Amino acid sequence: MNPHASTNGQLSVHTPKRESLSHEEHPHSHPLYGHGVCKWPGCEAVCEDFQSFLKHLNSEHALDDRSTAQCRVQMQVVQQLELQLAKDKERLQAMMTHLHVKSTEPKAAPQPLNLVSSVTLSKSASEASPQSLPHTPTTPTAPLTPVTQGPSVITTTSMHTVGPIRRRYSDKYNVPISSADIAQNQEFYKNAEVRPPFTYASLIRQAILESPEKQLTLNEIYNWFTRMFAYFRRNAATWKNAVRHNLSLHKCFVRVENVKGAVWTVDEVEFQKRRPQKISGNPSLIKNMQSSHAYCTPLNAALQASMAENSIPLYTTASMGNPTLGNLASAIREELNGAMEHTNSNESDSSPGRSPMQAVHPVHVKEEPLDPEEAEGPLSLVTTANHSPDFDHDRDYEDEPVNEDME
DNA sequence: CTTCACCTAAACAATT
DNA sequence: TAATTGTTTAGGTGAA
Repeated sequence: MNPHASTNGQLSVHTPKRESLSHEEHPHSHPLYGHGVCKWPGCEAVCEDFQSFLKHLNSEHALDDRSTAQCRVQMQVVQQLELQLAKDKERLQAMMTHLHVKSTEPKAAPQPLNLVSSVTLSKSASEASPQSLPHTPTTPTAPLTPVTQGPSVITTTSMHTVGPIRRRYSDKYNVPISSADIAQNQEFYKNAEVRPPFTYASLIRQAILESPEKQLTLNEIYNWFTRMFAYFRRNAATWKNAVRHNLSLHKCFVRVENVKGAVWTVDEVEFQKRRPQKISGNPSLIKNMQSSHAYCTPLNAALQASMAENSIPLYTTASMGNPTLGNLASAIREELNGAMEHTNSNESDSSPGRSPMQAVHPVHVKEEPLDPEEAEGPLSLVTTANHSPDFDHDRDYEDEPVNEDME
């Protein structure tokens, strides 16, 4: 796995003091430093030597709201990876059992190792009161303290809060998965029925902007949704209605008559106008991450952000299968950073130059009776083979009978 | 408590 | 005529 996933590493970073300590222990090695680059999620700052790295670490990644939030994201990334690993190990075990031991032991090896612990933890965590969040990122002072105390604080609590692990393939949880593995990241939303942490407006805009001509027909937008997000392969009637609704409602979406009929374009100016409002609410992103159950949404955004960092080179290749997620992620990353900035320095501006992605607003995460047995949800990227990434776009995934999220 | 941004549902008109 | 596309209205949630 990736070394960054080390919770310890992350946490240690949070405390400048500890930082120096670990430094002493490991003279010139640091999980967050490699190849002359800061490996802090989303940083990648070039640091000629270890000293400058430490300097950079302490100045740029000090114990503040942003770092704290990023740390949480990283924790979730790790957790998801562990879950994934546990699943795959189980699968591997089953495969081996099947091939070697054959029928003898029908039950493969439900012993996902210690990883299981993480699973159980999350499960119980999700069941636990989701508001045992001690820190309030919004208040740099308070939150920091606990963090400094050690991993336990952040880990446990945030894990609980984040409790994303009840990754049922329900449509209501924005359970990101993440990974340092870029490929997987990009494929995540495509394969996992996880609700993307973006508003419809943002998604629509993204879809349109991604098109060569910056314009799409309604149907093309639909296709983009289903192509990019497994989540939107269900309950089509619902989200399609929402898409249309958004197109009509927001002034930032302009309908243009075209040969093909009519296409939708984005009025960036209008879209930007909306941002200031959201920006003001940005700080909430951080807060959300730990205060309400809505946290998972923004967290996802953050997660995406972190993933984006890693995938930048990938999604920049327009030729790639789906640079979209990357873009989304990067956009969100900016959003996240922006939010952070705003948190520290309020009234900056309506930042027109910043990414327009308004992912801050969570797509409501409705509480869903979590289902412990987490079924064999498609969570597993590998497992989701049933959702062929290259499914027929023209074939809409109309409401499947399976809409357990409908009360 | 109010406002705001979002989401979902649904009615209905216009097009295809 | 049926399906699709657009427009509107209404109700509900959560955050500020």
